[in-house]
Amino acid sequence: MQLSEQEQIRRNALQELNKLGINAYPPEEYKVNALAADISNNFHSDETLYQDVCIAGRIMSRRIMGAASFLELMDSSGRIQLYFKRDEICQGEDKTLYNIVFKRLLDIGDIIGVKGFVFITKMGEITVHVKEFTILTKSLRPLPIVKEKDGEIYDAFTDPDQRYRQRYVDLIVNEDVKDTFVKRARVIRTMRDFLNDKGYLEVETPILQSIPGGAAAKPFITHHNALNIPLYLRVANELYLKRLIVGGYDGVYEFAKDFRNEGMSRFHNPEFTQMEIYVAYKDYFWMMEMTENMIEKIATELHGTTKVQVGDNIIDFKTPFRRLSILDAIKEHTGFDVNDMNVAQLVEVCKKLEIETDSSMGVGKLIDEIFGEKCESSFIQPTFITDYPVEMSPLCKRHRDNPELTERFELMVNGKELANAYTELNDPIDQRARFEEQMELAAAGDDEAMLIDQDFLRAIEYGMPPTSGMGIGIDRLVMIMTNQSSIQEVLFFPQMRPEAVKKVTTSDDYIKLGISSEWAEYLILAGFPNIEVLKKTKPSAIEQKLNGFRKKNKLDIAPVQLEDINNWLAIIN
RNA sequence: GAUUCGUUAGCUCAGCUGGUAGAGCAUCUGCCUUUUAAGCAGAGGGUCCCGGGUUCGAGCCCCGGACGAAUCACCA
Repeated sequence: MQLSEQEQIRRNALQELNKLGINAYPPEEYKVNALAADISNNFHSDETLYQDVCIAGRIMSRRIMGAASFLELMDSSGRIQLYFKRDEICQGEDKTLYNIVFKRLLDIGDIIGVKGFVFITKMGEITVHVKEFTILTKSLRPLPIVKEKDGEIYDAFTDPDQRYRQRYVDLIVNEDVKDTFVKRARVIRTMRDFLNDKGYLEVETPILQSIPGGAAAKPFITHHNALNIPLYLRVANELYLKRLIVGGYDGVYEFAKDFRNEGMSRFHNPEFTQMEIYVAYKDYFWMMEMTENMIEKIATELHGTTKVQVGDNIIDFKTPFRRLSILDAIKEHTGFDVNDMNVAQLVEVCKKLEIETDSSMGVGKLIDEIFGEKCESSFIQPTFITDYPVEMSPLCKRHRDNPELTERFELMVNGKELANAYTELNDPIDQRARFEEQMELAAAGDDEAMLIDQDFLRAIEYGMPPTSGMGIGIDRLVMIMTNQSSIQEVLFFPQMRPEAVKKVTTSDDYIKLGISSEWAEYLILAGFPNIEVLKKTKPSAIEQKLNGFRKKNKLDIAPVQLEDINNWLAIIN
């Protein structure tokens, strides 16, 4: 492994610590009695507090001024300044602990624990005056150095590739990132509390499914060896939650990781989280109310207000949200009344609106296409779009006033779908017929049409009470609530292409070829970056170049002989 | 999948029409006992993403590839 200069210096420091009898990775518990943020928050009001404090964290910056030093320590709650004074760290004559251990063997990034008392410096900063410190972990890689003054960030660590691949570094160095994920947890906790307060049961259902149902999407496929069958990672959990409603629970919900084998974008990650809920004896009107109440509560909980800044927009989650049927939405945004139109008429409308169509599209797909192309993005404020055509919604009950439509809503926020809900289809005869229509669509070339799940049909043939169900995209909700424009910012570890493994020739590779270890380490530096170059060069030229390098760098090794080089090349060839 | 942009020191980034690779921070060596993007003086650190090509000469030009970003396509 080729180490950078700074990495090598840190490894050397680790060895020095060991020589001094200091374990840089001690096993014992380190008892902490305060957090940085608590000290910063409370000390001003009562300066008698924290006079015997013990905290631990990572060194984020150091300012050494001879026999005194300031450094910044970061723990899970935030940062606080530490003050080290040589003659207090080292009470006796031996100043090793300060001069050597602290000043030379500690680095930015190391994790230490300190004991001391809190005071306020001349510059007015709350600071821990350290009387004793303990090395808890030596860091062997230099962190990116980010500085800040008057709210301005210098040398920010911003490269998305590195930030996502090395999220741990991102979290250390960019404090806003930590906050986003704390907010994500609060969104989920608020939602869970809201649902538990209503008495609904949190459940878990299979992620590995033999029939991927509940949504129109391409699944990931895997294989179970013992059963010798294909299994799919779920694209949704809808059909399992409904089975539980059949089983007699009044309300069930699940925070579910779902998996879709489709394109990636700043709105799509192959694995993502949805919360799905099903409640018996309710319809989609009831569900709209529940959904808007829940989201209003989340916004208030997180921001103290229903108004949330998202990009250039302020989105107001004050209930009630606007409600609009999809046909009215199309009328409003395109001027076309597509109610009762057949396929030919809809294709005509699409042509006028410059929307591409193909022959596999039915009435429902065409209407969805028009809405998606011309309307969806304009719904910035929360809006329930309702009453979608029946053929796009095979699991949804027909509309009570119009059998061509369904009792379905999607919640649009900031021009994107956030939630999707139905009055669930519980008529087993109709459900079977709808699955069969899906099969026809599949035969016509729709590769996302749903498969028939016979066991699900069996379940609802026993009788599923009238039920309303809703699914809400947690990642997109968190994006909105934390004002992030990319899903990668709200997932700790977004999917990335595997990191390219750099094929680098190292001195070890040369040693393996029988080249003496003392020369192997200099070959790369002397202008032979890989074996191919070595092969192409004449033996005498190699000899001259290496011995020239030896002389120039005053190396304390014997000059290389032409005979040695011929031996190397013999092994290579 | 398409188009555009990017990839140079540990980090953030310069690098003109092709002529021996630069800055700030970080690192190292000194000095400095309340500093705070600490300061002052000095030093070291590079397979310019990879592979070909053109050229006397390529970080820069040409071709191919890897990875990332944005936009589009796909995507309930």
